[in-house]
Amino acid sequence: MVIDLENTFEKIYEVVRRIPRGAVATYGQVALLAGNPRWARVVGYALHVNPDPDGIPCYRVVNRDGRVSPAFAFGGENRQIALLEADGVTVTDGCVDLKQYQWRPQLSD
DNA sequence: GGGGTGACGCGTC
DNA sequence: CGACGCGCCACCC
Repeated sequence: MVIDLENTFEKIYEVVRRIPRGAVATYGQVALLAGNPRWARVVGYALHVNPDPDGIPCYRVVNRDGRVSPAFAFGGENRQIALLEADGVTVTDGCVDLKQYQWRPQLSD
């Protein structure tokens, strides 16, 4: 499976895939890393169709407030929270401390 | 070809 | 500090 970076979604997926374990990124962050700061909405849409949930940890992506996506609760948002905690990310009331867990490509990767 | 929607972000009231 | 509206881009009908 070749990744077509020419496709908008593929760029987003590639960025999300880069998110290391124990770190989280915001939609805006992913959009920015994908090369377009205005794709925040598109990022959400892209993760919504998430074709490869096994390779694309959409649960590591949170909104600007560090709040987990409420719509992610297709069976309980704690599903995402559980995955985050499994990564070593502490989630408080559905919120993560971005100051502490926000992904830093420059320093971590 | 046109219109509506959305797992967002930011400014303003 | 909370609620509301606008913008932005891609996808579906």
